Amino acid sequence: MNGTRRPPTIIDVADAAGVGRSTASRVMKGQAGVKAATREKVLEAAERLGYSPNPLAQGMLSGRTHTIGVVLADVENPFFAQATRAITDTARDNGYDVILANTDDRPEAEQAAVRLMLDKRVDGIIVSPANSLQIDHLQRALRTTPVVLIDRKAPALGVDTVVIDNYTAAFRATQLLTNLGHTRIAVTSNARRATPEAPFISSVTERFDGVRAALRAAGITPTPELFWIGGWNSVPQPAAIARFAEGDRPTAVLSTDSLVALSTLSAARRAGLRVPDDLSLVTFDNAPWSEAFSPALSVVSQPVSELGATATRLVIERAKGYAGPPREVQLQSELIERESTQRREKPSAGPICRQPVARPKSSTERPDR
Amino acid sequence: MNGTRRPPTIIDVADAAGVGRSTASRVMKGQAGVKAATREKVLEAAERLGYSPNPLAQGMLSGRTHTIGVVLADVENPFFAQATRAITDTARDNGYDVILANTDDRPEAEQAAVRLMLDKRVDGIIVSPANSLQIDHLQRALRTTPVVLIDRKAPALGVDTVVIDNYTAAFRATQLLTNLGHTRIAVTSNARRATPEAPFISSVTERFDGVRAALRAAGITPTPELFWIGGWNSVPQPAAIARFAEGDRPTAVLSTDSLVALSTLSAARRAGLRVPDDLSLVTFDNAPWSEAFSPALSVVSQPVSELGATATRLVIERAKGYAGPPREVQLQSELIERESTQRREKPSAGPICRQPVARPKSSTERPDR
DNA sequence: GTGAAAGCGCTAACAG
DNA sequence: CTGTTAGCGCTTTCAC
Repeated sequence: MNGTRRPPTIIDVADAAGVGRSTASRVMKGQAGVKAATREKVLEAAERLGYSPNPLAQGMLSGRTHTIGVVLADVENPFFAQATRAITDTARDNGYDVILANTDDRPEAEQAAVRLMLDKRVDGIIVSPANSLQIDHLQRALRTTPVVLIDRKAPALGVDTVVIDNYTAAFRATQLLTNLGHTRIAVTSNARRATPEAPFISSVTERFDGVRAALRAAGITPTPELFWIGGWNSVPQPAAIARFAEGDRPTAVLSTDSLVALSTLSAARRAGLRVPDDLSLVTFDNAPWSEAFSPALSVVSQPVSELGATATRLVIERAKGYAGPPREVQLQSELIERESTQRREKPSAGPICRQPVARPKSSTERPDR
Repeated sequence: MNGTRRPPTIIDVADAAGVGRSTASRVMKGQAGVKAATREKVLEAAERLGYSPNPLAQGMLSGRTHTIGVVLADVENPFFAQATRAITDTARDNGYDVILANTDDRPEAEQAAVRLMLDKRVDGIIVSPANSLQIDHLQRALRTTPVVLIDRKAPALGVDTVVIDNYTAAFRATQLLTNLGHTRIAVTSNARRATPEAPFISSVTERFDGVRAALRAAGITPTPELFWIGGWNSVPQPAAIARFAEGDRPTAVLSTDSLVALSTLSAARRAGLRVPDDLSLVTFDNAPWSEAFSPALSVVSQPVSELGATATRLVIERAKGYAGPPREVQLQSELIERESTQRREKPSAGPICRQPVARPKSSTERPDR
């Protein structure tokens, strides 16, 4: 009811216990050098008054807030949702709170979020940088607060980083496809493109590289037009979808995250293709529905919770003063083969689309940057 | 590099500009009553020094932190993930930060989280209470901070609440099933049970009530054993799964959230049942995969983002001092009929399970409380 | 062992 | 219009 009732301060406690403020403070902080009897009195008074220290005041003195800032692309994406879960839990277990921000991989949003968190004097920041090269804001942040990267690297930054080996994971996933006889293999992603060869997001770039390497290892020449890139959460684009219907259409797809896989699946269905008979699919991220899906999805399963927990542990260590050299933790991913990947049946698969879709002008295929 | 470089204070700015601290403060707060020339000087100095106010100090004075606490069951659940997304975005748009905590619907975790947030002097709390009756901690929180409920009610608390009409939504979803000729209709949920009739979570209780009402409206007597309740994220339990194989097995299921639906689907498949031919399914929450699934899932779609955005707006209004009577905002849900619900084919469906599963002792069916 | 006093960065009186 | 002062709640010297 009464929104103005001021919570008790340490002075209230000291007065109630009949001791000085500093003694009360010492007791509350559990420091030695206080007579047992005095300690009792103070504890009792604190209990009775329902005292709990004001972290703002504490923070002002110490400069430490026991809060860590978390700046991720999108909590709605199951990958980041699970990471967020692990981060908040781990932080809480260590006495830290978490401030959250989404960026949708927009650099300006990321910069703004980081700035706000610095203002709030967070003790550390965990971030999945949207761009491995645009890192001025992180460089600046680093002057006052430890920064830990998750899922993506930024070598020039020289900070703790927690990732999986995206290159190798993509290589193996692609190999799964080539081993099944596929030669026309497409990649779907919603990462924006930095160059024709590489997206802004480092993990995706590495995955692309891994795919190309595996393709070459199988004697296949990677062709740029098979790397389909969409806008945020809107993949694949019309042009890409249309390609499903073409004569030289891919017989297999690798998607860079579970949401993109969903879009790809829808597009495939719309084009009249069945998975895995007409199109094999393997995707990054073992989303909760991957297994329940029919067909059950073959995936690259990342240890997402460990990723989040590790990042949190690292940033807290730094917050507590650890000053060793930057650490890169690389966790193991696992390729899980389920039902969505199948041996390529027909050597010369023609268009089987019920209603052929006209190929759009190439002008609609802007690189989306 | 240098983790100790103290950020500039307003005193630094005042000195640099050659004015008093309060003048500098006035300028920074954009208050009127400062000569334009002076203002310029201060602004220039602040810019040059890279000054930004210390919210901790501000907070200590004003008692306001521009932070709202968000206490939800589980960000990994797509429903809460999307709500979290909407909450953080809306908060940020209004100049507020968000502190996040997960409870897994454990009352102790909820209490601890609320306490921590009060300590941190959040300006408001958004919570999805695990138990509509155990609300002492919220009652207490209310004395110092506005509280807004999302997804679940707690009438005794008398606070702003943002929900959908769960009763009606469940009624209609069930009606969809009865209209298709189903008479054996089960409910799967992972909410823990308070009484045989009602779970602890208010929204789930209302959904159960809605199901019962719809059943009765169709001339069907609701039987308690068709309301299957699991432990957290582990639904349905073995006993429930086994029932899929029985002679009097249900021909339709309603699930109370998208993750439970997934478990149910898996269990059905394991029992050798096809959806929708052998079993119809309708579930709460239009998860991203609902539509891509085969069969595409019939769902009760909640306006999740609006739920989150509205809760955030309400709590911020309260934080700013609005003191009107408690408001209950009820948003519209939508029943989307897709492919997972079908007319009941065989009037007397016997067990079609490939390998019959023995019905477990009833002792294993403990109410899980 | 314990208390008094200073000060973290900021803002709200209150003078000038 | 602008500067000085006091004090938010807490901890940390530094005396006693």
